Amino acid sequence: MNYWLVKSEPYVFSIQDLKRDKVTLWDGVRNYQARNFLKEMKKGDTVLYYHSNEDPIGVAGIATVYKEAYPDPTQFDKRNKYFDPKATKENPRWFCPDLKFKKAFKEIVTLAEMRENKSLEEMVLLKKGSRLSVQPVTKKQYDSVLKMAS
DNA sequence: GCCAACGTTGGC
DNA sequence: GCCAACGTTGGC
Repeated sequence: MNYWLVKSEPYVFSIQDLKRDKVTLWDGVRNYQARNFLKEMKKGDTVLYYHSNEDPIGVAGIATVYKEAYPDPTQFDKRNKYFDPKATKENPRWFCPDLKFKKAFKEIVTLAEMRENKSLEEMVLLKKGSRLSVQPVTKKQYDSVLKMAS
């Protein structure tokens, strides 16, 4: 079982939205590195759910991989903002897994708190200039975040 | 709202 | 294949 972190702007789709919907397709990722991580996700993997941009910034809860990555339908939809004219059904470019709600933290584990935690030094999220919206997380890092949340 | 960091595009 | 221009991300 592997651990990941996905970013979302809460006014677009928050952990509370995921709680309400229970399962959602993680569509709209248009970065190759992030896409490759999405494709590596296996059913049952654990995903830290990160709220970006909006205060409080940080990990807001946990999701799990419910369905492994399949072609992202938004790439084929001309009216969708994520439409990609270079993608075809025969040769899709973008993929999305389904994520399932697991838990919303009572209090968000903030970015500032995480920066102060020595054991998270190596976390991709905290590396300078990291804008990756889908990232691998080690078990140790996952455990540390969970501990901070409790 | 600002801006640094980064990714992508496209002319050459 | 280089690189300038441009667009986006995301913390502050």
